[in-house]
Amino acid sequence: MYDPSAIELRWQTWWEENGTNEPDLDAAARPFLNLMMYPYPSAEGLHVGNLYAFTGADIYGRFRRLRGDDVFEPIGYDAFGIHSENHALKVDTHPMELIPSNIRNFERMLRGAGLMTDWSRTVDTTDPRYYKWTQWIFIQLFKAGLAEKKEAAVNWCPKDQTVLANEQVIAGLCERCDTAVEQRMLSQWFFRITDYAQRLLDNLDWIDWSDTTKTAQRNWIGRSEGARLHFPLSGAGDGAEGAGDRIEVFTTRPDTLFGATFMVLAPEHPLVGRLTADERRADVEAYVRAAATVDLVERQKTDDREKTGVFTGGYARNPATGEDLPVWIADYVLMDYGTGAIMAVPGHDQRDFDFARQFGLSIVQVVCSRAALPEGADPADVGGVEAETAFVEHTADEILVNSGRFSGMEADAGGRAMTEWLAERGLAAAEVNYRLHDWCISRQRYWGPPIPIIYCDDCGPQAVPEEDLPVVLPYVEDFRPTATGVSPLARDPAFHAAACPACGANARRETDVSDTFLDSGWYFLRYPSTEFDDRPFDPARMRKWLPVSSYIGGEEHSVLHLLYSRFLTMVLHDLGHLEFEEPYHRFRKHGLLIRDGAKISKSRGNVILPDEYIARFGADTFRMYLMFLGPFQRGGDFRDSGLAGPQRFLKKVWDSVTAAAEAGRTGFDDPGVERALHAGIKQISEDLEALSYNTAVAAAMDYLNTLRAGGRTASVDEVRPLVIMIAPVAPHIAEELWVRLGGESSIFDHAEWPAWDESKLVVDEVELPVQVNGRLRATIRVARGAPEDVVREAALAEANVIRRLDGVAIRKVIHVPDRMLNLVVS
RNA sequence: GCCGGGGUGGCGAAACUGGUAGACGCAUCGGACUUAAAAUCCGAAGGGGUCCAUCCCCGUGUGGGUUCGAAUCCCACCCCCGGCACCA
Repeated sequence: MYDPSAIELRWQTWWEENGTNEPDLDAAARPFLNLMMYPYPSAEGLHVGNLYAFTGADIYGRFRRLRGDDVFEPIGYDAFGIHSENHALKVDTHPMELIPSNIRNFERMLRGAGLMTDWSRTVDTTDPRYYKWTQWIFIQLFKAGLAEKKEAAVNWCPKDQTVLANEQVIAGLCERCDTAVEQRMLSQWFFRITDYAQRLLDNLDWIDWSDTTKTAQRNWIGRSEGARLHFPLSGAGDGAEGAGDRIEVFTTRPDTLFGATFMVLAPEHPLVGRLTADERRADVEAYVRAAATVDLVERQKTDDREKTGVFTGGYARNPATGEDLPVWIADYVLMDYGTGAIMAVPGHDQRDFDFARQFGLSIVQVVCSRAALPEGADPADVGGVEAETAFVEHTADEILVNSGRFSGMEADAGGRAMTEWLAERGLAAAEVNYRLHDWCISRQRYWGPPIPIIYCDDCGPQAVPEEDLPVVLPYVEDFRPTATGVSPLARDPAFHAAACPACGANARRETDVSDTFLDSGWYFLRYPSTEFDDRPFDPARMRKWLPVSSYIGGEEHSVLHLLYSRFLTMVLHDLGHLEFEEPYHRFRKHGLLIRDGAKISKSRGNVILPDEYIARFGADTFRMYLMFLGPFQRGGDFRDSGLAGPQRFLKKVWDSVTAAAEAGRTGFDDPGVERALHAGIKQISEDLEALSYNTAVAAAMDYLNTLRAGGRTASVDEVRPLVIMIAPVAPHIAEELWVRLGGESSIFDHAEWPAWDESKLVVDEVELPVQVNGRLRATIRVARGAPEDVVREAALAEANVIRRLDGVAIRKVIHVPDRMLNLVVS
């Protein structure tokens, strides 16, 4: 009798005792680092979503191992960060107590799931042995000029007097006290990821990743080509004319320059003060103040928000038309994209159009689709202000109109010509812009690695000397975020005070900690080197095990984690610490699990507790069901009733294999079974490689059905390959049955993945559909590879075909050998 | 609004390069075993029609198109899910 509870724990213990899952990192001949996204060890324990992902990755690792690779499958814990800290606050327990107990709980659950984890090499980001090197990485970037301090806005709750993470701001309100959140400027550390934007984009062309993930990264990086244009100030405001001042704008459509009728600056733009006319100053200042208190999140979430703005009283000159354009400020122009200023072309930009309508500004048409151009009209005379109320959408084939010497040019060429013409006058330059922002890594929080910087009044910010690392996170009793936006670490005077590494004078330690994404940006580099304390990653081990052979994880990390870790790898490569510049040559995202058609969430009460299912059905059945319920890379719907299928299947496998072992018959006496075996091997091998686990399981079921048809007892040679092939999905039962078939344990060390023989797949006779006018009318059996005349003759003997051909002529015969025959009649 | 992904039986899903739509499984129904039930085994099954056949019609979100032949390719549209969101 198959009893999972009797075998699973036994095999897990056996693996542990025999070091089955601990490859020799130095001796491995075919190293394969099988990476899964390490979890955040929440207090709730292992989520079924984690297990879904891990199981999918584990199956691939076990498959590779059975095919001869030395698979290293480590795991770790992403245990720093705001999630842990908030939870600690909520349950009023210090994270230094909470996290270790969460990790122990996770480990217990993970062990029960039958993963091929190497438990001798785990990583915990909160371990000083780990974050010593997180700090070391910060210092490398700092020394390379890639870490810099600048002012940036943070979410600020005026009631709680604290900085909030974006996740803590719900619809513009503080999640704890429902107070409207403000923006506040704080000095923060940034990594200059934008310096790497183009390279991060270019490498996407050759790395082997899911397309959806690549697309997400491309969109996130958001490259746009255009030009930077200069608009000289006309001095109508404060007499700046002649001072050489100008407003710089970035535009992707320099061809629409003739249609620019006003300009808009972001409220925070540095030129606002000097442009503002005295009589406008009160209004402008009021607007700037109001804009600063409008929460950014709110600003972005609201649909169709009415445009607001005020006129500064200042003007700038359109370099193409020579006209003076009024300069406005409005919060729809963002300071952190482009130059924080735009030329407004209301005739051809929806936002500018809305703004112009709101404030009665003029609207000029300067591009026109070629098709809409009146016959014989001069493009220089078309368009203009008469189109005052019309917003003209961009189309494919458009030309410039009403644009002086550029009229009649194709829009694209016009843009280039216009940029060139302006460039000659020092008024423009082609430019590429990215939506990507520099990476803010400062957190005014407690639960993270302290940023290893010391501030000296004389020497400025100094890196903590590498020999002094780690800067240990001290135990601080009151770890709540502070009233001032200063990190809780500032409360610890012993921590805060430090000597300047350069001059020895009294100095202050940085009290902010770093972003969790910095921890997770390099964890995979640490796995092969966990025993070394004098280096973050051992060069020989790196050469052998990295880049990561296969990375499987959730789509929710498509941009941040995957982009940051690519960036760090590139930087470490450029600084000579790594020999490769892309960390994951192959990445596949897994889908999302839902339950009974609904998203899984605590509030819905449809959470799946993996522990309970494993206790009830066994890990093998649970794993198999998770993989069978839908395509792994797309996710699927978890229904309790579905577990019955894999459960029955494994029982049947057990019965068939034990019966075969008892009977002891060898060889193949049924060509049908042998053919089914080879077909199964082919299908399962190809499906596992493609992570198409649901169809692989189906193919295994199919083969077992053939094997058992008519109640026959299978031979040992017929069942052995099946045991090996289900091993990646159901490792415990496979180990057990492998022994019963006389194999030496572990199956993962001693079994060889079966090979299929194409010649065994061919059949002598094929079933061939016969169509008349493309509709199925009969099915005939013919010899494989039968020529057209033979097939045709057989088809014409079918009663149903004869009936269809009565009184009509065959006009055409389409014959695809071994696939189909189609008779086209008139 | 933009960018992805998807829409196929009662349900989860398969379907190679356009070539017998619905593999595999769940639930269901019928039968066997059983005092009975569970479990197990065998069998049926997309919908409809009918002269009950080895037949016919309809059928992969909707409408059109290409083709001897379309779930698959093209055009237009509808709906669902996820992400981003005033990015100039």
